[in-house]
Amino acid sequence: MEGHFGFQDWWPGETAWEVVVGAILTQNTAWRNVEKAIDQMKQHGLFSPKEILEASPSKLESAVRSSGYYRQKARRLLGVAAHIRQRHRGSLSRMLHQSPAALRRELLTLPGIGPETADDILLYAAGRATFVVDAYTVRALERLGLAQSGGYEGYRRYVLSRFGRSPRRLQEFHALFVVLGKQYCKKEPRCVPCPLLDLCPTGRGSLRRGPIPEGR
DNA sequence: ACCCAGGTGGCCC
DNA sequence: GGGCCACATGGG
Repeated sequence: MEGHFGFQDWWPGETAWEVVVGAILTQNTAWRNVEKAIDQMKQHGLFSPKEILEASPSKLESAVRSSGYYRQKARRLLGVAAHIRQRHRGSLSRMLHQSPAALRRELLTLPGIGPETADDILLYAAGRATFVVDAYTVRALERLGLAQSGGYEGYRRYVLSRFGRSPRRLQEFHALFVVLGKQYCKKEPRCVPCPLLDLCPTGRGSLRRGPIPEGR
């Protein structure tokens, strides 16, 4: 993928906190709408955990409105900020410095943080070895015939067991799946043939949707 | 007027 | 384990 799409050197936020905020706001939402929301938060002084905790909920809601599900997402951000204050004396880095397993478990107890958001934070905010399985990853692995549904954990293990555990590489790998997905692996019916198929180890499959053909 | 976007939680079988 | 629904805005 890197040979085809180039080195992405992609990062979903300027700071660890921005990664956390972005990870929550981008849930089932286009990134451009998330950027607007983050800009609004900053412009209105409603960005840092402290600012979020002190803001009125309705102000925060209007700031994140453009990212969709804005009432839920405002509540989720507030919940994370409150958690950091109570459990980590207000320090995000204290939270992130735990062991990866402990951090992942902890993140998953927070309302609105599921496996993908947790891994996003683990990989890009804490720099820990994990893989972010997003909708593009699932579509690509399935349509290429490389992996078949084992649930989120199944796909995550599939990648981790074959790709190694260098955080830097795993960050890049996820970025490449996003680029691949946006270009070649959208939902029906606007999928186009992908030159990457030539690199597929199974030598079959298609990024188009549908059953995987036998042979080639 | 549709369909889709880097999900999550609740509820059901 | 899987299927279905609500949650909501902005772009094509």
